[in-house]
Amino acid sequence: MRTVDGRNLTYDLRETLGRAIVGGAFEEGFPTESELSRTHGLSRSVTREAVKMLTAKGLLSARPRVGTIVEPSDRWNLLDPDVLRWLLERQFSLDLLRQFSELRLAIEPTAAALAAQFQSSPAITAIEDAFARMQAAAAGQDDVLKADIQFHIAILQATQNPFFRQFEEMVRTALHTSIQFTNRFSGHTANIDQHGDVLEAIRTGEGDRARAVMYRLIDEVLGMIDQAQRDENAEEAASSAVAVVRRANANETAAGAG
Amino acid sequence: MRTVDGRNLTYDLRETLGRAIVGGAFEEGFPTESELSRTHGLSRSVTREAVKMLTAKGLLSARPRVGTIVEPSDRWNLLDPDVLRWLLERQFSLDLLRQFSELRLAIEPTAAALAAQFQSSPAITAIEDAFARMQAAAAGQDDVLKADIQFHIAILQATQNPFFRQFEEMVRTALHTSIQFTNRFSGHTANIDQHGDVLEAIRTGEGDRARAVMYRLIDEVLGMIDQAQRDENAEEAASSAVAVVRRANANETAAGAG
DNA sequence: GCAAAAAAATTTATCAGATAAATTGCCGGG
DNA sequence: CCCGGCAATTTATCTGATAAATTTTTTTGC
Repeated sequence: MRTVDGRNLTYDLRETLGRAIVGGAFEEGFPTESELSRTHGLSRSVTREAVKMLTAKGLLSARPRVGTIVEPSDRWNLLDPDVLRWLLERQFSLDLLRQFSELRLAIEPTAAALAAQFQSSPAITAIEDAFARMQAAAAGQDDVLKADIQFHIAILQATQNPFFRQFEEMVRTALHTSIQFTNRFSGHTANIDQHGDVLEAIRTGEGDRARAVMYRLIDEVLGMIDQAQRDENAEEAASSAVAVVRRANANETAAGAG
Repeated sequence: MRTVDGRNLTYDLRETLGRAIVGGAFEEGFPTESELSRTHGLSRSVTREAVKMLTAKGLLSARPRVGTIVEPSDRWNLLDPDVLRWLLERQFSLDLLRQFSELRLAIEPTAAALAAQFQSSPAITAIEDAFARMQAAAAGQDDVLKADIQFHIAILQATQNPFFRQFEEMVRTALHTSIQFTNRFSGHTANIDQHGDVLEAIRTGEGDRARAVMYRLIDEVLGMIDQAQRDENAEEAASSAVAVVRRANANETAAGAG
């Protein structure tokens, strides 16, 4: 079992194929299982099991004589952590980041409001810990991004709702990607005060306030993304000189990643 | 290939095992693949492929010598349509319905607000059509539940955001389950007026109003569920006579399913 | 010539059996 | 008591064959 970067051959192949499918390879047809086995130098069982796993995630479907085909992307399980990861690995996309952030705009403010219902829960302590890390990070004693992520994750956990907890992986990925974007902006600071407000609102059981502050926090990120997209379009349409000015303006209003 | 209720044997086994796992069988250990093959009278390849698909959904994991084990439920991909379906098939649970509805409270108001950004889109027509069906249903000329579902789905579609569209299956399931619950209440009407308000707000591009109305709509469902849960607890604690009165009170404030 | 039926070809689905690899647990030696 | 090696168990992988489903081609009947 000479496996390259994973636990076993099936895992490796699933990973390779998943990335390739999401990346848009195979748009002119997916190979047959015997072709796949041959080109990858693997047995049919490994090939079939990898294909089956991708089928379970909505990426593929197979029928006798017809062969295996890539499903249209609106059938993909985008909320599956693997699919999501493959989607992001292929390239940075402002559009995808925006769609992501729109989802966060739905999930996280509500999560904060739910968390506020459990002020006394030990889960709230985890939010406090994360906030302490953010403060430490602001003083250069901790990692800013990690603390930020931990804060948002802790709130999802504190909802006591398994459906919200499912978004942990997504938010983690979103913030990792987000930082890649917000780093373009000079004025990027993690926005400690607003995070502190969210914590305070949760701690005092003010669900509506927690929701509102979290909403504003993410909405600002969304604003930055929209601005950047307008800039991109402007760069395409007009000559480049104009867009540079606009980008400079955008920098002035830039806020944190989340 | 004498398949029972599906397209093929692997599909059947995946379905059977998925339901069983989520239903809490196998809490004292999952069988080995040779045992599984033997008890179901299937070849090892079929067994292995079914297990691999469930692994892809986070329900199982397998390691040599250790065997195949059921993952703790917080690792399950709850947002996977199959997992979700299995979860609901096992039994009606007020708790699950509430957690569901909390998620809807996050997703759908935001979806309505996003849809309002595309007032001119043809997707808005689909919402109008669904609303027309709801009106027809109110007059006894169409199916109330189906029209209701179509309305909510149409809004998710109109977001132009693939992540929101992923919730179609979930909302569909939630509403089907929801009706099972709201039917207990005598005053159950589909709440046409509020739905009309959402449509109107979307049509005029008033995102905030669309969000607010949709929020209220779902929050009312949530209120009913909470009341029902309090009743259940009361029934447990006290003698049953008291709860009957409370249930009667709850009926008076009962609203639609969504 | 054309339509329906039959046959052929292709691809996945399933079965069977063997070997390899990984992991655990035991047991003996120090 | 701990550590290394040996044995046992279970999944992982390979191979080859047959079955089933579906499409394509060919043949047949009129």
